Amino acid sequence: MTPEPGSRRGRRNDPDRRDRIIDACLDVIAESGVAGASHRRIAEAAGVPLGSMTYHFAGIDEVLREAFTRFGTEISERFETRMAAASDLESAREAVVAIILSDVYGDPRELVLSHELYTLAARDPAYRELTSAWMRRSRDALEKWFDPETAHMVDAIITGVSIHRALDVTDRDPAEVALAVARITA
Amino acid sequence: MTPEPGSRRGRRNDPDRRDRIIDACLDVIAESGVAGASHRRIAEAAGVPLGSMTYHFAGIDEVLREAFTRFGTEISERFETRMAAASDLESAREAVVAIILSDVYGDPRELVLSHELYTLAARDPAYRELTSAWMRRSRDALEKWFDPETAHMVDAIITGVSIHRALDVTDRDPAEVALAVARITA
Amino acid sequence: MTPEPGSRRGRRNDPDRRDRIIDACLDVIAESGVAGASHRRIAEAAGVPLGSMTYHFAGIDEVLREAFTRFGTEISERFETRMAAASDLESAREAVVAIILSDVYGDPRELVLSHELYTLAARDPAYRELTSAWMRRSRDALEKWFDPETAHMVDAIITGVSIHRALDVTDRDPAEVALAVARITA
Amino acid sequence: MTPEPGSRRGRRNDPDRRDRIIDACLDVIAESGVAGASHRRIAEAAGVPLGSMTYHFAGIDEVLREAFTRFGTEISERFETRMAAASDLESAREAVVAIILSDVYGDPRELVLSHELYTLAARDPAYRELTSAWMRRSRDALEKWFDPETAHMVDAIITGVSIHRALDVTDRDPAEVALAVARITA
DNA sequence: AATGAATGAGACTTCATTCAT
DNA sequence: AATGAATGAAGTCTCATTCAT
Repeated sequence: MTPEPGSRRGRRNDPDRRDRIIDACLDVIAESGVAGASHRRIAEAAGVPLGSMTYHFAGIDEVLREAFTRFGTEISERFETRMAAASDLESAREAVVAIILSDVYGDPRELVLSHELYTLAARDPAYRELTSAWMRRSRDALEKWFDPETAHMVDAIITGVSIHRALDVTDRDPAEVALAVARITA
Repeated sequence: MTPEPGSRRGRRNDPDRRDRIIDACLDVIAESGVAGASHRRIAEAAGVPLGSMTYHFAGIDEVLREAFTRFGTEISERFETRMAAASDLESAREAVVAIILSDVYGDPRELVLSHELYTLAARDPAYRELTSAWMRRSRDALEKWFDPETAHMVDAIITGVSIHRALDVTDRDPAEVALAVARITA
Repeated sequence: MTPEPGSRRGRRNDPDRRDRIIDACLDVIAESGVAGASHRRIAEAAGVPLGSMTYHFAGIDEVLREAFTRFGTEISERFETRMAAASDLESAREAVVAIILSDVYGDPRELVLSHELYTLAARDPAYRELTSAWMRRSRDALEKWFDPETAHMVDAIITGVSIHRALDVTDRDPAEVALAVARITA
Repeated sequence: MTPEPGSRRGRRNDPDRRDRIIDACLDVIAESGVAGASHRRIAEAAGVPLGSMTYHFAGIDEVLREAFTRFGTEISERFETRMAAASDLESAREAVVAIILSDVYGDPRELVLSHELYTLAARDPAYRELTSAWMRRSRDALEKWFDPETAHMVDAIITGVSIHRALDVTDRDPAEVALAVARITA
């Protein structure tokens, strides 16, 4: 049923708009960085009028915060799916390797967005809540297969190896990743 | 008679000015991020007039690039000093732990600057040259004590553990760091 | 109640603002040249805030282009009016003389603006479109009284004589203009 | 003889420098317009240090004035050469046609520089001295073959036809030029 | 409810000129 | 005599946000 115009429910005529703005914000950040994520650019990417931005969000900070919240959630969900699909300790180790080689390293968008978030978190405690929650979910997923202490370390090695593979122009042997995971989970 | 620095007459010859601007740039980035590192703010932090910025540097990008080049060099030197001071395998492991606990984690400035650089490198190949060189020097220093493959992994665990300790609000047991280093170098 | 123009409340709706900026731009060019036609100066001449300039126009080039488009149109219209008012060949010749003596030569603003446009057109094909259209309209108006080849020549003599009278400090006999027109239309 | 260093004549160690700056200035204007003719750009084009500019010239205006003085002289000399080479009335007419078709129309550099000068002259009486002198010399050269009044008109038709050919994208029949010259000298 | 017009702040950069050397 | 370091003014443009409609 189409809500009658003028009724209280009439406001819902574009319920996805807020969502689209958040997605567009992530696209813009992936493309041009947090520094390039302006109202104008996000509005254009989302296909909404400029005035929509400050109507739906209190300010640019709110848009950013929600965008990174969504990003963290998406990453965590994929992480959990991968770990949940493991059937034994060995396949859990392989899942970890796959996360490093396929997810972070394989996807420039995720690489860039992760680092933009890390940078915000390094300065701003509010964003540290986001990274903390993200890490918490990763560890929980890992603890299905590893003891808590090891889960911590596995999560750290995922981050460290991913960054080194991404930000070092030297070619690295993929087999090394498996070895690192084997050692840290020994 | 040497004119007092800062006096009107002293202004004309200031051979360290370029250096001071680069240092000031790092201070501003540490304080306000790359996004906040404007000509105006850097000039003010360095105590030089705005026009000096574009006299000494072709553009803001050149300032940033030189600042991060200096930052990478400084970090690498401290890293090398720490590793060179080790006397045997065990003290080398302890040096690695100290790097994680004292250097990156212990110094908010370094934490923030590292992430700002990572973020630039994630997007821009030119900055990847910097991170590559930085990683190359770290590995070289580690290879005095560890085989090349292990050196790679140690470098990765340094990065990963540092980030996790910095960006996770949950308290972590410092002993865990030593354990992670022990495992990865087993 | 209509808010008084210029009042704080009146500012919000000012549908003529774009037009006023274009007119102000022509004034500034006439006064200070294309080189002096800056956002600041045009904004001040139009009585609008600086930020208005880039809100209404994509850049200073767009302001210039629209200003000269308007100028060309205005000149052409006056030209056409003069030629349309002629009643026979002789009065057409007199109209041409009047254009030279009264319009271009008689009006410093038009003289300056014409040359600024010529200079842009000499370098930039986009502005050549403007001068071409302007010449096309002049020729069309002349062809009501002269054959096409002669119309071409009349238009050229208008330009040439006007420039010579304007840029030569030597006094010239106005009768010479009539003679030149007579010869070229012989 | 090499002047002794320190002697009054020692200043002459680069006597062409001033000349080279003036030539470079014309090159820069031809390339980027009067608006683009800055100290820096001219110095670079001339291969002299920036400080040379204000050492040899009181200011940018002096550079411009001297550059256009030289330009006017060069153009006049070529004009005079062409007219002096004519042997009778008919070949004088042909020389005029050649000036239009080959010199102004055929050389984008001259076209651009002429218009830059006209534009300055339209606004500034000081530059009108230059254009006046230029026109005086042209007329003098023409008066070898034409009566003073006709010389005036010929000079005007040269200017007018040249501009129309240069600033109109429509193709024009070269024969028209000869016809215009024939009529105006009838 | 929703939006586009509007604006002041501030971004990077170029410039002519001054001045100590 | 000659020059490169230096600077304040001003250039174009982008931005987050406000507000009348």
